[in-house]
Amino acid sequence: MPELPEVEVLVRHLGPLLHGKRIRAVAVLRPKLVRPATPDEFARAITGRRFASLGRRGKYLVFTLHARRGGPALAMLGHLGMTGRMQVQPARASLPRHAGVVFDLGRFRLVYSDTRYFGRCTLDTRPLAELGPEPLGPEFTIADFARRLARSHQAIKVRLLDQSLVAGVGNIYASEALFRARVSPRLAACRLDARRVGSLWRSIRAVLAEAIAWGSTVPLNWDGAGRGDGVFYYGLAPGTRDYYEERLLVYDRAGQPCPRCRAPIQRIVQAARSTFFCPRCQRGRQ
DNA sequence: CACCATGTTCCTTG
DNA sequence: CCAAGGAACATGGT
Repeated sequence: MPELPEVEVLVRHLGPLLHGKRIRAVAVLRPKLVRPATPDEFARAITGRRFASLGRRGKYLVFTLHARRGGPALAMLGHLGMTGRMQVQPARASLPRHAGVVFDLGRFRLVYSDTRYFGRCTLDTRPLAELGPEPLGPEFTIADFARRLARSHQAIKVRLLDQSLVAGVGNIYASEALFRARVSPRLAACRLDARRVGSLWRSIRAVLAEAIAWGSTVPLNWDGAGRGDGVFYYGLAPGTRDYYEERLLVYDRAGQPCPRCRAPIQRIVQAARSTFFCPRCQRGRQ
């Protein structure tokens, strides 16, 4: 499900639902998801605690759990991998097919499900230390972005997927940001001039901010039933098809006309991932 | 059967 | 030590 905007919208949705709720029990149906802790250690550490707050860092959900009898508060990380979902549902509803971790909240429960089980739900917060700046925060500056890019000979599209450069940009929004900035995905990072760096910096922020705004207003089903259950890459929430047609400009649009110049959008493979771009609007190293 | 998929991590090679 | 590339992880859709 997730790149930064999808996680952000999910966090805004879940936060109020979880606030103050006590975790009565935890069922780990997929032990792999809570590594490196064992399911037992995981459950023991959080059972009985209440949710204090929910935040986001890059593509990670950061749950803060209240302290237990004078002890320290505890942070729990959620990462949705490619296909992870999180939802709050009535305790008597049927569990989603690939439920991995279930938090019993009394009348409700928080369910983490994931068809491919690439995600994580863990007390190990070390991954946060590896992340680069939040692209929408004040610590993401053009100067620092430029310095980091200047050190790399890797293609700029591949660089953008490195979470230590900027946190939260994934395969979809990397293509979208480069298209918006009119920068070729194949251009070596160190060869972007100052103008392009500035343009890309602004485009990353704009693309992410617009996606958050869109996902916040569009009707989404959070029960995990429909196709629009918090996923808005493909804009499949009911009644939003028209709007969706204009949302992602190049991603998954190989062969379709570029919305700016009508040249066919091209798909290439970089670092084993698809990249979509307009070979005419995004020049340099074709 | 083939190929593709929103992400991260680990291993190998240079 | 670092950079870069590729496979692996597991399941489903087309």
